[in-house]
Amino acid sequence: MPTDGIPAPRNLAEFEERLRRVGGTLPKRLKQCAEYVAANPDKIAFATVADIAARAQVPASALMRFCQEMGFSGYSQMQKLYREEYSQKWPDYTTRLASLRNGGGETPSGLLAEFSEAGRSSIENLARSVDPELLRKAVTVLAGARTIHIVGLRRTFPVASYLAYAFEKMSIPAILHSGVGNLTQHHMLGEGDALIAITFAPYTADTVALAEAAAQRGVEIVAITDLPTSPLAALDALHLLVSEIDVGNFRVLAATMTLAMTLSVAVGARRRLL
Amino acid sequence: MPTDGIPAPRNLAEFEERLRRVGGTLPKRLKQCAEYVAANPDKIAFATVADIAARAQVPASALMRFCQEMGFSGYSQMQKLYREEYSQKWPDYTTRLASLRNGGGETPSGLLAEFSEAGRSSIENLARSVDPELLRKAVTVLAGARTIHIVGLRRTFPVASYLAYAFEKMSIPAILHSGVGNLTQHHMLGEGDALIAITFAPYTADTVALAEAAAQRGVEIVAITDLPTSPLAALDALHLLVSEIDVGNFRVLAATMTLAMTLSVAVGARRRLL
DNA sequence: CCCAAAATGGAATATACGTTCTGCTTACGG
DNA sequence: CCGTAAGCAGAACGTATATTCCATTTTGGG
Repeated sequence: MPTDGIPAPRNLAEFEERLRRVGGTLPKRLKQCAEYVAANPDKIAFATVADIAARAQVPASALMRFCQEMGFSGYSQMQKLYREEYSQKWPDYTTRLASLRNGGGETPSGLLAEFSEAGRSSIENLARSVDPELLRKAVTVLAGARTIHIVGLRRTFPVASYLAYAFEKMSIPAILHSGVGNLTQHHMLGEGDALIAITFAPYTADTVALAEAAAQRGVEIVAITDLPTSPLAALDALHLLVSEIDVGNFRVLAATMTLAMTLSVAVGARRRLL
Repeated sequence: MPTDGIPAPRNLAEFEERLRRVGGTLPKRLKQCAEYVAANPDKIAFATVADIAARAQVPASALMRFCQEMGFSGYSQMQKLYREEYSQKWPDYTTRLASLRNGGGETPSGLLAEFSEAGRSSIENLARSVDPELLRKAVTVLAGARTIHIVGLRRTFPVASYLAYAFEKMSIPAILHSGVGNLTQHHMLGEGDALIAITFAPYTADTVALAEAAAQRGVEIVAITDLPTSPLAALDALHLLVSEIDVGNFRVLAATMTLAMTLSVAVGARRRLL
């Protein structure tokens, strides 16, 4: 416990402020600690006490005293601060919503709040995780295609139908493979076409089958999927990964829709330039 | 040590590539590990074995076997890979989004940033603006309906199809009025049914027509729309208002999808209690 | 249907790490 | 120049964590 009544800093900014204020008044070794910590915030998140201490050229115990002097219970608590800052926390909805679901006694507006939060962070995560280069390539492929085929069944069908609508509006030739009437339309896939395949675990067989047929016919494939282990991985498709949250068996589609929208508008813009 | 001669991956990309190749052939528990790891790379950098294992719903030993199967000596070595990757990214992760945004609407990732922002604020706005009491009433109406009819055409069709999928999965009798084949299905609307009508300005005539037919037959209506002045206002429907942002002529459907999801899950929960 | 091989879960073990304690050194005031 | 208090380093400790081992279950082939 801290000998003096100084409380632990709540966030990084508060801590750095404190560092700045008291930094000058510390004894030699502790000042070394302060300087190293201030100069290498990124290292703190990962490294161990011994590691940091060695780099700052102080014994481990000095670093411990430093942490306690700053109001933390110890090194671990200080490190937690840095880790939180580092990975902006994306709360664990899978477990949270599971309990909520079992509890059952939730009000509709409570649910709305939960789903809003889930959708919001899904979208934020999407913006952070999508590889810009991959996205650019996907747009290039689609913009160069003669006809864009779209397949997404069951829970991804809303996304597929959205893409179809968007392309139609921009007068870009696109075909939505909806599976209506159980018609297979493999023969429509031709050289120079591209396919957008959307599928999440458990992967719909028909979607995978269509993608495989497309690959055989030399159709380029852009896959919107959740994991790099999806069956589409076997084909050499461009993989745009979206990690989204399931509630029960329902996928929050907010991020996927956002990605679909981006794709369609970007393709539209690129086509107009050609 | 790795029992087979597979060498440890040198970097994250190489590892993810390996995940993709062998991911499908792994036994159940190990596949669970593979999927969790692939979907939550950010967690790996910080969390402990026990932590990750719990989240992936496997015993710790399974996770260890997974790491070794992938060529690592153990969990620690795998974690090191993720930490290295992350410490490279760190300095600019905060500035990345900003630069994406400033990069402007020309590049695909610039667009993604814009749409993400649009979706995010639409959802936030939704959570604030929807009247809880109205939402509760809508759920009550839908939960009490014999059959739920759903209509949403053109750009709202993705939402309508999403609702249809959700209800079907929960074995709640629902009919999606898709307009396929230009068939009108007004005669299916009967006493004790309810209709979810989704339409935004400019209001699709067929949607409004169906809603009017429904009103005449004593079907209760839940309207998802953008303005209180919509044509559906004339009928005494419950109006759930969603103000969403248009980018170009494309409506970001993130908020509407979120609302749809809330409705379906809430109705499902309520029905189960009845 | 049975047997062998693979997979699995949990307990047991080893290790790494944070934290504390103690004896020694340095700085400072009288 | 001495005495006291603060600073310090390294060893010692206990805990948290990774890793291994083994008994049991499951899977797949003959």
